[in-house]
Amino acid sequence: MKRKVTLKQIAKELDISISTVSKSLRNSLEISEDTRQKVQAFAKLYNYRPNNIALSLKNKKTKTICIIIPEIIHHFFSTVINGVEHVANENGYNVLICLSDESFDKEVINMEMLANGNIDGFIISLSKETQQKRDFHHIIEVINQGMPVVMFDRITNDILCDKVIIDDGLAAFNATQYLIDKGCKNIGLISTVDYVSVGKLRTDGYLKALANNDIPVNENNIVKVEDTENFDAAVENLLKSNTIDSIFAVNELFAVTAIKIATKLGIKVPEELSVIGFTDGIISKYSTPSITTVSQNGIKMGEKAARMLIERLEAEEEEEKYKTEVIETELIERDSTII
Amino acid sequence: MKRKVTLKQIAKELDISISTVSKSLRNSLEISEDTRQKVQAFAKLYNYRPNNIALSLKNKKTKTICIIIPEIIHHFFSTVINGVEHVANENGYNVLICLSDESFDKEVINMEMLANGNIDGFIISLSKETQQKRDFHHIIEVINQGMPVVMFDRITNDILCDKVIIDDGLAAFNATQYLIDKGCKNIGLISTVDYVSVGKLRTDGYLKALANNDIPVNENNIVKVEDTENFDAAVENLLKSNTIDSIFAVNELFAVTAIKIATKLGIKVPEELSVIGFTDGIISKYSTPSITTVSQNGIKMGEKAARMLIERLEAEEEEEKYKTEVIETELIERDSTII
DNA sequence: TAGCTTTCCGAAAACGTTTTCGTGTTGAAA
DNA sequence: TTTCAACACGAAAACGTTTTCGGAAAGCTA
Repeated sequence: MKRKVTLKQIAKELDISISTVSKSLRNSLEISEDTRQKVQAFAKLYNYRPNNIALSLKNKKTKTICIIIPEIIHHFFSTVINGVEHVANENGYNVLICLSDESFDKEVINMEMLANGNIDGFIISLSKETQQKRDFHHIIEVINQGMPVVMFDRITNDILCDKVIIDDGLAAFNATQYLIDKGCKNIGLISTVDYVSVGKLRTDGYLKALANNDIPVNENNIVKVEDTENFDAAVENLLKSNTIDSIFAVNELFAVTAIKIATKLGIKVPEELSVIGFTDGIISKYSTPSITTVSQNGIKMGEKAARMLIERLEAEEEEEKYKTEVIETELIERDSTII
Repeated sequence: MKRKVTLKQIAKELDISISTVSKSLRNSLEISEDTRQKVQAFAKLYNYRPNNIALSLKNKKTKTICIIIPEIIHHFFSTVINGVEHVANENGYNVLICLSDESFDKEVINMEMLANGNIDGFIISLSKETQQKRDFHHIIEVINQGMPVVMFDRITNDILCDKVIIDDGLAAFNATQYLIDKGCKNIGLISTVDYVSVGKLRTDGYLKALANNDIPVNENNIVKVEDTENFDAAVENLLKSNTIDSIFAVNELFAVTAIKIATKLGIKVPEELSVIGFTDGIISKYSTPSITTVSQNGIKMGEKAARMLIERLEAEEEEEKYKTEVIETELIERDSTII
């Protein structure tokens, strides 16, 4: 087993100085053709690779960015990762992926760990718990230390930084309006509790669409999911107790569950119940029936976020203005809504 | 904005030496109570955190491990990640996640990038392309440099290292036998091309079960999926041209697709067609009907892999014997098979 | 007071790079 | 022969730590 070889070892072996070795490998003109070739041949033979850690320490940058996401199970986040990786790799950056598991503590630990020199910047979507506690000290601290942060999707207005979002309200409005246009009169909503920022915004969009069409809000048509415990029961209750003709769900897990329970109850989708979800993930695509849904275009979001972060990293002077980019959404029509 | 503070700055500010600062912060007995308190107070005020990069360079270890997976869309890999993170965090290790996107090049780039000092060890499941090319030089090189590698799930026998697998052959055998026990006589198989190691093994298990029950192999009942292009057509063909009463699919995507196409063709699942998948992911759980499947217990695999890696990292003398751990599987009965 | 042990602190090396600056050698011009 | 530029290379600093070792001052014993 040949261990990693260093400049020092090469220098000793060839009986020249470390500087000469370094310069030879970087093709400096200071070094004679002769020496250069000798060093390069030797380095190649021993498969020399510069130590990234040493480089990072010296350059004070790591060419690495980190994306923190709450959950990998939401396909949307996977697509964002793909977008980030794409742009990052194009620009010579490495991408680390961290999972917060929707936990505030894990989010804090991950950030503090990596903020001390391991990476150059963060791209983050807040965990549920963080949004609930509204405790953002870890993020603010990182920003104050001069490390750029880009937030996406689940953001907060309490922090000043670059952001990439979709217009959740508008998208929900459009989805609801779509149902109304199809003739639905009694539209159910399955949403998250209000502290999840996107859940709240999507709920607002739903309400606005109803108001716009002079449809009175029926509180019994609305389910806000706190935990997964009695989730099924709540949805079953919603389907049983009301004569709703359609459902707007704020994510695909809710949508597919609604369909499953409806099917169990003998309610035909889409004939008797139209369902629209949010996020174009694999579940929506492979469910039977496949689910009409709002596509968030995670790839674009990821690409945009990465681009904003890298721009800030490579900017000469510090740009003080923070930007918020809005990515447009799209309604993908499938088989869970009547035609 | 207060930038990161270093030992040097603290030393200068308090007019003492760097060593004294360092020792004070580490509660060395060499330093007087007085000085220690003063330094610690100052450090706290300025929120001093040691620079990880410097520490890594000094200690020649990073307390970070990397898991490379081919795809995040397979829920199985997400569960493995969870297992790895669990054990790693327990032992004070950080986890980086890298995606190879089933690409040989991305796998090589990721490994070479991180192998130069960024991490202490790898946990990896091979990409499709790597398995096809049978080119493992990047992994062998890393191992030769003294960096431990643990392979899981998609492994190769061409490399000597620790491995964590399931008994793919046995699991497939059992799944097939299950169908036979239920009275199925004409069992279809949807598998990957043979170069994907687990696809081959699972196919072998299927064949062995047939042989064991004196059921002749019908080549027309077997579909080997090369790409997703004409995947649907091939499955549709399988369902149309034959009178198969059941299907064993080597992953959940294949299983759910089979169900979708069957439903489209008016074939009732499970009444007219039983389907068993592989991997207990969200698709299997949320599909309608939910899918009977072989559970691989990704969590356990991840935990085991992490434990093996960390053990090797922290071993005093180099253990020369490599181990291969086999994780037991389990058949989860759901609604896609007849009772 | 001489010699010894504590107590407390600083200098310096080490990790692996890159880069600036200095220096010795060579060859040519005068 | 002297002078000077060009060439080829090395020493050292810097990045931020930790740790070993040495040393000064103070307190103690005899």
